[in-house]
Parts: sequence; C-alpha cells; structure tokens
Amino acid sequence: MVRVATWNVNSLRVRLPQVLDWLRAQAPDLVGLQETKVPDEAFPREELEALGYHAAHAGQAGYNGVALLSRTPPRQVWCDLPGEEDGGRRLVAATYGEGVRALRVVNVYVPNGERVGSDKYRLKLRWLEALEAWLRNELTRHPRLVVLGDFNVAPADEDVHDPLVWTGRIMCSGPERERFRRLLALGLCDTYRLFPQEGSPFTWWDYRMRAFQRDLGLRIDHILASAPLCERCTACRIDRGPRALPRPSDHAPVIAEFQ
DNA sequence: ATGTCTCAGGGACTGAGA
Repeated sequence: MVRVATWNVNSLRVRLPQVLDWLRAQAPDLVGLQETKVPDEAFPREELEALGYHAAHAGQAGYNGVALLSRTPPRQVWCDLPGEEDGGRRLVAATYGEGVRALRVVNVYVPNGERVGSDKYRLKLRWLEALEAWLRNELTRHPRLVVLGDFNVAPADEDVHDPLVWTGRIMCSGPERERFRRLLALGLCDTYRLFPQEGSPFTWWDYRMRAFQRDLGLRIDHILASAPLCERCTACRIDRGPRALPRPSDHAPVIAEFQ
C-alpha cells in the first residue's frame, strides 16, 4: 500500500513545524508540496531527512515553489513545464520504485489566474494547455502516473460552497473547468470522486472573513491517477486538521491510498 | 471593509500575490 498526499503549505519555512508534525502523524509515503516559497539552497533538507524523507525541490525566492517528499529516493527528476519556465517554479516530477511497479508522480502548482479576463488568467489557461500536452507524452512513458497538486480549479459546482456566488469567477469559470476536464480526458481519474464522501469537500478556505470557521471553501487541490492506479485506489480524503491550527496554511492536505 | 497571510525591500512599513 502506498499513501500519496498533496498540500499547499503557503511558505515551507513558516509552516515547517506543522509539516514535520503532520509527517510524523500521517506518515505518508509521498507528498507533493506547493508554494514552498523557498530557494533550493535554503530548502530545509536536513529536517526532512531526519524524518526519513528524500526531497526533489523546484523552488525560488518569494513565490511559487514545489517539492516532492518521499520515503524512497526520487529517480528521473524533472523540473518545470516546457515552454512555461518564465511563469515561476510550478512543476516537479519524479519516479519511485523499479520496474512494472514504478510510480511516476507529477506535482503541480497551477497559476492562480487573479481574475477572469486578466493577463494572468490567459496565462493560466495557456499553462493548463501546456500541461495537457506534456502529460499526454508523460502517460505514454509512465502508465502508473499520479498528477497531484494545487490546480486552482474547482471542477464542478459540488466543489464550491456557494455555486451562485462563484459562477464564472476565477477557479470556477467555464474555460478553466474545460481545461481541467481535458486533463481527465487524457485518462486520469479524480480520486476524491471515486468514493462516496461525507461532509464538505473543500480543500481551500480564504484567510479572510473567517471563511474556514464558516466552511466557505472550494475544492481546488486534487490527486489524479491513471487508469491502472485508479483500479488500485482504495481511498481519498481531505485532512482538515492542519487548517484548524493556529497560523495555518489556507489549504488542507489531501491523501489518497493505492493498493 | 480590499475584512488575511506571506514575502521582498530595507531596516518601519508598503505593495504584490494569492
């Protein structure tokens, strides 16, 4: 069994004590982190190694940054989305294990897009199109593929606390959802929706307006899996615990299990 | 209430990004 997680930590340096506590408590085999906001030379490698985790990090100062933490060492590490390198460090991929059991994991931090119609929105749509093209090739080489991260897209109205308020807005607009569906159409499943789920499905709550306490959230963090892995997926859940701590990230982790 | 949090720059606070 392998447990795979994704968590946008909104600064790995600020959140490191929470991340270390969470790794000790949940003991996932693989974790994709987003918004590490730390350059590679300042990555907290020793603290994570002390807990038994290897790291593949694509970081920068101030913004963005993604990392893959793993119990087994990463192989075939790839950083950045071809053609979109100027948009910040937003993609890291690696292979774990050997032979037919090898697992390929792609960790993404999709651009936020600011607001529908903005330059950043157009860049977000283009980034998602480039990701689709790159993943199509990745799937031909790695049948056991997991694509996880902060997609900044709520795929459907049931992933939104108030669909009327959010209709057509950033993270919920038709073009963003259409790009997300195209990723699924490559042959990936949304592991959270493989199972009946209890409670609200949100993974992100705005820091403002006491949104978490009022459960005004969106489901924008996802763990997608290729068909051979979907058949072996036994659970996917959201861990709201870290979001309720003092000084939390605005995102909660998502964890999927594969047999 | 554009209502919170993080970071860079510069050395207190402002602006950007989310």
